Amino acid sequence: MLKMMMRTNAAASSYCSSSSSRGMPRLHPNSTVVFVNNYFAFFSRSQASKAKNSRRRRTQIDQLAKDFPKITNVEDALKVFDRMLQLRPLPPLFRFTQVLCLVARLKQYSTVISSYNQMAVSGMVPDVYVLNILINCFCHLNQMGSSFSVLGKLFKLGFEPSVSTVNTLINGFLLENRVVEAAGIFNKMIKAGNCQPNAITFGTLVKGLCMKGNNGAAIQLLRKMEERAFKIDLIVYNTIIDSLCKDTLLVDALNLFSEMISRGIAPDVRTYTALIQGACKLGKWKEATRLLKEMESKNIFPNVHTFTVLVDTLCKEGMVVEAEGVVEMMIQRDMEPNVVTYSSLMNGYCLQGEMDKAKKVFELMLSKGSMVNGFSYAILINGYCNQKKIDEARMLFLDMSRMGLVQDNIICNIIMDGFCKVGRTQDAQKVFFEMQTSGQLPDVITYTVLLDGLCKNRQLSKAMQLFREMEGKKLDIDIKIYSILINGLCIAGKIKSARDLFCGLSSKGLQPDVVTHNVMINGLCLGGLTSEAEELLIEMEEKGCSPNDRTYNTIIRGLINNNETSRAMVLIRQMVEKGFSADVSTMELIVNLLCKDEVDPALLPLIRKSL
DNA sequence: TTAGGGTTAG
Repeated sequence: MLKMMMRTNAAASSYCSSSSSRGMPRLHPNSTVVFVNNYFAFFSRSQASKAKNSRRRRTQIDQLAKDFPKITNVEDALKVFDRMLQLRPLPPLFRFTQVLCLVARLKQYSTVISSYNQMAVSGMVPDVYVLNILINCFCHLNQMGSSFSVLGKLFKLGFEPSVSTVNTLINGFLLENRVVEAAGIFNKMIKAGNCQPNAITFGTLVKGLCMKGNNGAAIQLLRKMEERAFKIDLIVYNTIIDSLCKDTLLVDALNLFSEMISRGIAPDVRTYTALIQGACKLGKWKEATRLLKEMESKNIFPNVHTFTVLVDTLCKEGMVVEAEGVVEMMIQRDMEPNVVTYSSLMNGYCLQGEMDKAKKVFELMLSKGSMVNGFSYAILINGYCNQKKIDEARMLFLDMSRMGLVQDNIICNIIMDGFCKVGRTQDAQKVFFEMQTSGQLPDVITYTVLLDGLCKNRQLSKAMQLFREMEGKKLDIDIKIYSILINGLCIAGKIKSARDLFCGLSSKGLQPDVVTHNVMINGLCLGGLTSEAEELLIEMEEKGCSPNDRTYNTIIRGLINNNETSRAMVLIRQMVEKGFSADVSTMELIVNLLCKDEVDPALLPLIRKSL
């Protein structure tokens, strides 16, 4: 044994001899005893040193890992990642996986991918966990092609996809609204049999259906899960309850809530937050208060999300003072309002046209460090655009790039709309072209905004050119877009073309809605075709499309402008009977008629009522 | 150490 050890040690010695820095002993040439003694002394020191190094490395990794839960930003995560990458030997793969998870949770998907690439360069071979994380990142970046490339690598490395892999891919397709492909993978999963769906699979599918606004199908899936004796968990219930509440189907949501409780599933703060939002959206403040009290009685306490829902809905109902009260209450409760809370309050001020107060909230957010995000900018820019303060909006729009924030389609659409509202269609078109040159694809709303702007600014030929482009790109041209175009044609005096387009809608499989009728009625009145406008009013009702206050105001104005006062009076009577009233411009025309004594005195009480 | 649920903008 000793000989064996000596042989091994001699081999070790010859290997180590090249490195004087590692404390290799100097051997006495004539003394085997000295050699052996020295060598054993070296051996034990070397082993001790190795053990010490290993311990130090483990301590370093453990120390780094201990800080993982404290990491809340990507910079700190990457610092740890880089330090780990410098250690030799490298820390185990799962430690790197932990960091990748942290970065993925911060939604920094591209960073996860580049970090993985660094790991690969360092020679690390991924396992199924790492590959799943990578697939998930590509899914969230809407790069399903790359997700499938990673899946290919997974197979190539001899792994089998886990249920997490399949769930991630299903979610990826759903994030891209590709429900058919998501269902396809789900069906393959069931057929193949080697990977059975779990609660997360169903949860993912339920979410996908809710995202498509298909609450009915989501509930059907829930029932199928029951039939298969599959345990339905809180997340599935919360997903559907939230979706129902967002669609203001509070009664259905409360029924599902009762069902959930009767099955022994306890609600959490998310369940109550969803229900409170549903109640607030319907203006049922008493119900919202009841729910708040109920949750607190169950020791479920409202959090930042809950209060933010209150702030947002109060603001949208014009109750900004009450929303301010909620924010103050949060601060009193030592609950720090977040970017969404402040942005919602800012939106409230914008909706009231109180831009100075909105800007103050924005500045407060800026003073709190990196609190503003793309949403905050969008809200403020939109506020300025609606007030026709385009220069302030433009400054903020330009500021976004400096802040490193992405000017996404929504922001571009807002600023384009703002430019159009003040007649600066060239600036709107510039944004439209810049979007495309930077590789950002305009969506159907971008086209709609520009089309509307061009139409309202009497640039019909450019509008028509854009419309052809939309057709060429096979965009989903819906009735709203046709209404814009019909309105554009009418404004440009091309009533016959507008009428042809209107009449041809059914052949395109489209049903004119109340807006389409209103713009056509307006066009007919502008063209002096008031009888035809009145016929269209009757026809729309016959076809089940109820006229609204805009319809009546439009046609009454049209009749007065065409000196058809008595017919206008008949429609004023009809409008009042239906519970609608005159708007400012109609009122102005009626007052003019009154001044000229052109109104039958018998109609005066009625007119007063309509005003 | 991986996968599903809540709050803000067009």
